[in-house]
Amino acid sequence: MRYKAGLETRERILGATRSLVAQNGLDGTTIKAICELAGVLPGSFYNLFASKEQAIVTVVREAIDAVDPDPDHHGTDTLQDLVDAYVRFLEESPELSRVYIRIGVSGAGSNPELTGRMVRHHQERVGRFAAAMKRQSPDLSETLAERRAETLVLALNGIALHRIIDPAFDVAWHARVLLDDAAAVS
Amino acid sequence: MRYKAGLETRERILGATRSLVAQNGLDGTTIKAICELAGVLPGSFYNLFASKEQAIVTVVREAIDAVDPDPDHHGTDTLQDLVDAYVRFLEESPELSRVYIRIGVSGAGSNPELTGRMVRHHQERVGRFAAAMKRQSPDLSETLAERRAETLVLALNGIALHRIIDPAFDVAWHARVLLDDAAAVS
DNA sequence: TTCAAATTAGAGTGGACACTCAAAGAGTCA
DNA sequence: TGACTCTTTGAGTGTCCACTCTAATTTGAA
Repeated sequence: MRYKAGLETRERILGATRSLVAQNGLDGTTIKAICELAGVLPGSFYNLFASKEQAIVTVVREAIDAVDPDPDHHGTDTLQDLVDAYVRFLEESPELSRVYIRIGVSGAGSNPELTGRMVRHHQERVGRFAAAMKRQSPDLSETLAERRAETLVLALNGIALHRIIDPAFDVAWHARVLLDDAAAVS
Repeated sequence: MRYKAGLETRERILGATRSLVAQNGLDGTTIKAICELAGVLPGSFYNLFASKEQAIVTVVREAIDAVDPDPDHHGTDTLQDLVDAYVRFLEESPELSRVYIRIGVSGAGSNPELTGRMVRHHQERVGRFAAAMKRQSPDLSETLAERRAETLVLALNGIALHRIIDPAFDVAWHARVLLDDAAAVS
C-alpha cells in the first residue's frame, strides 16, 4: 500500500463502494459489484482491504464526518446555520448523504463500532443544536432545549430520508418549515 | 391451504416473519430463520408461500394497512387525532411499526409492487393530514397545506425511526412537540 | 541494473442462501 | 372404509456470496 498504483486503486474501490452503498444499501453491496465498478479483481481488493466490511466502514465514517461542518464554529452558529449546513450537505454530497441516511436508518447493521460512532454522532449533533437553541432563547431549560433539539434533528432526518425515494424532493423548503415552526414557539 | 392445519401453519410463519423483519430488516431475514422460529421445515413453507418475498410482502402490506386507522373517520379527524393515532400505532404494535418504518424508509427494497404501495400510502396519508390542516386553518392554500402536511408526516417518520435504535425513546413527547410547533404557526 | 516489496491476475474454496421434490402422513369428504 | 386432497418431511440442487492462494507482473529505492 505504499506505491502510487495501490493508492489509486484504493480510491477507485472506495468510490465504487460509496456509489453502491448509496444506491443499494449496506447489505445490497457485493464485492463482485465493487470490483466490477472499480475495474479491479478480487485479489486486488483483498490486497488493499482486509474485508468487505472494512471498505464499507471507511465509506460510512467518511459520510458521518461529512455531516458535521466547520467543527471550529462550535459555540457561535445559529440554529439556522446548522440547518442550512445540513441542507447543503444533502444537496452537495448526494452520494455521501445517502450513505449517511442508509446507516441512520438500518441502525448501522450489526457493526458495533459503527453503531457506537453513529450514536455518539447523534448525541453531539443534538448537543450542538441544543446549544444554538439556548443561545437563541436563553430562558429555555437545559433538558427542554435538548429534547426540542432532538425533535428537530430527527425531523430533519425524516425529511432527508424521503429523498432516497424521491430524488426531486425539495429538502430545503421542508427543512425551512421545521426551522420556522420551531422558532415560532420560542 | 384449505385444511385447518395449513391455516395455522400459515399464521405461525407470518408471525415469525413479522418478528424477524422487525428485528433484522428485509434483507436480514432468511427462510431458515423463519422456519426455525415457526417450527416448520422448508417444504412446509413452500407449500404455503410461493417465495420468501411473498411472505415478506404479506407482512409488509399488513404493516402499511395498520398505520391508517379508522378509515371511516375520513373528513372529521383533527391533526391531533391523526398524530395520536400514529403514536398509538407505534406504541401498541411495536413489531408491525418497525416493519413499517423499515420499508417506508428503506424504499421497500427493490420490490416495485411494494414501493408503489408505499408511495400511494404516503400520498394518501399526506392528503389526510393536509385536509385536517385546512379544516383547522381554512385560509391556508391547498398546496401550502399539502407541503406543510408532508413536512409533518416525514418529521413523524423521522421520530418513529429513532425508536428502532432506542426502544426507550419517548415517541409521544416528540410527536407532540412537532404538532404544537406546527400549530403555533397557523 | 538489481532486487525485494507491492501489486495484480484469476481460478478456486467452503458455506449460506432460496428453493425443489418425491414420498410419507393427516384431514375430510362420500 | 375408501379415496382424494392437503400437509409435512428432509435430503438435495444450483447459485451466489465473501474470501484465499499462488504465481506473474510492476514498482521504485539503491
